[in-house]
Amino acid sequence: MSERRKQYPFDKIETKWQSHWDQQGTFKSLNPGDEGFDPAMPKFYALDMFPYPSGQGLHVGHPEGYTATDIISRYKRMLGFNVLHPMGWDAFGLPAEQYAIEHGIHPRDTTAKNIAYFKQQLKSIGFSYDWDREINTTDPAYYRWTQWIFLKLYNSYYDEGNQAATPIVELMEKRKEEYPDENATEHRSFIDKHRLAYIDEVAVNWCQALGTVLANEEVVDGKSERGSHPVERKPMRQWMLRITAYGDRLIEELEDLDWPEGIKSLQRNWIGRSEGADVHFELPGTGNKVTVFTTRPDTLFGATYMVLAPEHPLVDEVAEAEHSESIDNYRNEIATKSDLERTDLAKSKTGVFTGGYAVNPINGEEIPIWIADYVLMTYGTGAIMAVPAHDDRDNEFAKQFNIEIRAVVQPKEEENDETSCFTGEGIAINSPLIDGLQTTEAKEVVTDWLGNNGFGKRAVNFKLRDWLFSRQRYWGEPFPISWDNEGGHHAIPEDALPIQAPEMEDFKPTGDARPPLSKAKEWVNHEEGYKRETNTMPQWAGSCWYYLRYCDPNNAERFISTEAEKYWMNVDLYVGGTEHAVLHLLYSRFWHKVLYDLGYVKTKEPFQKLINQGMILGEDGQKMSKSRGNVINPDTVIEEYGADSLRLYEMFMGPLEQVKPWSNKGVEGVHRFLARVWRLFMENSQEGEWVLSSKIKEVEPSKQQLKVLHETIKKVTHDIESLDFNTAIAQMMVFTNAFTGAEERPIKELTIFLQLLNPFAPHITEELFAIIAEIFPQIIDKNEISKMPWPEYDEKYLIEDEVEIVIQVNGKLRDKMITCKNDSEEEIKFQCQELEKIKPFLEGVTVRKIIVVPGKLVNIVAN
RNA sequence: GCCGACGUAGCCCAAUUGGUAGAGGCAAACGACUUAAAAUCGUUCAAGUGCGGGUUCGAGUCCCGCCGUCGGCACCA
Repeated sequence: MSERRKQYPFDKIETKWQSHWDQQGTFKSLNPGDEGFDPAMPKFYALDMFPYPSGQGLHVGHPEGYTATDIISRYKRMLGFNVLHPMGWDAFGLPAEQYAIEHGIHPRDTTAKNIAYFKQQLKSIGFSYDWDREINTTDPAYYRWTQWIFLKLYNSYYDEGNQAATPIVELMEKRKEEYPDENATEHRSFIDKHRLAYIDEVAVNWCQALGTVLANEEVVDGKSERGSHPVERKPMRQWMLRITAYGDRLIEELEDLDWPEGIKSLQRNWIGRSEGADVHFELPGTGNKVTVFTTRPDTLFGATYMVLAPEHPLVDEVAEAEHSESIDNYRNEIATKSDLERTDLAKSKTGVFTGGYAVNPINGEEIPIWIADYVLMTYGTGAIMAVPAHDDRDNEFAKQFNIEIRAVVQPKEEENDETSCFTGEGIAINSPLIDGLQTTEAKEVVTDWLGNNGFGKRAVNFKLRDWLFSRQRYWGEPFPISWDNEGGHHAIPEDALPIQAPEMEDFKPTGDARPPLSKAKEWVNHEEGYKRETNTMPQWAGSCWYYLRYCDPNNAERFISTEAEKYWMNVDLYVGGTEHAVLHLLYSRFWHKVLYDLGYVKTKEPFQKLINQGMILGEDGQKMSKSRGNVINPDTVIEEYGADSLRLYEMFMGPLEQVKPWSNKGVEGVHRFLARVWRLFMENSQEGEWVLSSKIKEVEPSKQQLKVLHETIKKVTHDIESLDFNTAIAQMMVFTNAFTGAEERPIKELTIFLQLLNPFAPHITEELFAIIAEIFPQIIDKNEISKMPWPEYDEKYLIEDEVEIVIQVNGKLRDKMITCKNDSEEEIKFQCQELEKIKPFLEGVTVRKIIVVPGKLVNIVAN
């Protein structure tokens, strides 16, 4: 197209208005306290998930969600809202560091370069961001507060009584009252075990290639999510965040959020709450006991063996000497296998008998204790009671090793499926205490019995694990922590923040578990007797609270002022990809709740409404990727068709949440539409210049034109509200088609149309509006369309005097008939039976009933 | 295996939530304009809604059972 004449001068228009908005500060939003701030104005907070500024620049997936929030933002402004619509950079992270290592360039420099490129690209699409609120997670002025929030976590514990994070000093005082004689070390160790940010020795996912540990969530099929490098299990001392304390609240408080059900259930699933009971099994002759967790205490009578995780601390105690060799062999075998191999081998169960026995508290029976890797040390108590009659895994294991299978639950209905074991609910049998009871009741009775006799208690478990929060990298937030020579950790005072990483020539991984920062000796040994923590925070840290900082981005005193927080929060609309359905959204909800508990924010949840945009596929229907060669670059689209066409096409492709393939023909289609809009207003003069069309006049619109206009206002308004942008655009095409043929084009009505189109295609509409404003100052007294109020529709123009309705006989379409809006049902019933085409169908049959749907149809039921 | 989304003209998608299957775009065909083409304008074409049952006067829409595509989880006791 570049060689051909452009259908309209979008290239000139777009850059012109982009710099106009920039210079005029058109989209600046005011905070409470700012000059000109109007407290009566309602607020709207439209947020995009901020991008990681990669070296590749934007791909067409980015502007999909961004255009949606931009349309909403522009629309809400025209409705009179004070709109917060910001953008920023999630700029810490592995790719920049990897690139830095490979090319010897400081990640700060590559990051700055990438951000500049992203920003220029975003500006070229005409998004109405308030760039004065731009934030960058790698800016010390920003991560100072990330570190500050970490200190809040460090200095808090979860008070089970109040179900809330509470300052750790309160726990210290309580402890001192209860244990006045406890020595300082013991006191300290108790306190440190209760912090929301704590140190623990855990089996971590160590990735040698990346030189860092990874969170469980960052490991996919035993490989690193980024780069697909092998990951191994390795015990290391790491910072952990106690997200599990919030398990219940993270589930319960999803309830009132306006999120897609799918995402809610994804989160519930991930948190994986299950209710059941802890049951104590005595180890005869030792005085010791093993506790298991079960969700089916009603099947206790059917427990015919017990399984400990191979790593369970009591294995050595229960093991008989004659079995110790096979146990050792088995454990070694497990240890050398990666997670991937362990799950691969899941097809058949493995395990060994320990030689030990445990006493089933409910019937005094001694059952054999096995170890097997299908029991995980990291879930529940790391031990289970096995009920092979009613659990698939136990069933498989028992069959493999010829262990007794004892049925204790009878299906309610005859479900003669003998091939698999029965895991559903039914009636208890072979269980003296609960025979005849149904499952729900039986669970209660057994749990109560266990509690009353000291053999156990009600218990809840989560699949969710605490959040592994350390990374062995350079390009991340340093921890505000230093260590004394006795191995005790100390918070660095708030007024010393931010803690900045030292300038280093060499920030390559050390090749072992020591982080790169450990090489900066001077920085580490910052104070006599103290060494700095050399791990850094994971990339998720910065994105956990960025939505708060946008509200008050330049506050040097506080992470957000109380006024700004109270005014702007919470986020009214949050748009981003499903890939963040669990990680980012769970982590930031967790941090938000901690800040809420500690009184720093007023809302329990950060994101009221969430929408996930669907992925955009390549033209071949495959995921876009360099190797497939099907990547569409937004820059090229803008160059050929303009930003308005890109925006419009992204929205016209289909429903926002749906996955859909790109089509260059489709872009041409919407581009043609914009060109039609242009020619609705403009024509070529004899000199070949674009001038206002001579058909544009101050005339009264026809009744038909008014109807189309008001239909369009109505549909576009409703569709924007419900985020159905594709159908809103279709309606605007209808409008354009209806007005294209008109010899006289009423200026007032066409201007209203421009306002409707403005949030979608801001450049062309600003330009046309400005041209009209100049020629018809008596009609338009503003010079920016962005400043115009949103049009309203009037139902009276939508009502038709005459409507064609459908006549059916027994549900089959037989004729059509014109009715007046005043016709009564009786009249219509009578009239339709008189129709020539209908009569033959009514001959020789009895009319049983006539259904009239006003303005729609009549159905004559006859036989 | 479990959870979720989706399945409507050749393609992308609509359908007032139970009321004429078609709004819009792409593609195709024809016509007008043109020396011709492109662009533009106009006209036309097409599926009975993945499959099988059911409820109803009436089902793309509700219910039951399958099939297919995509995404997520996957020894969580």
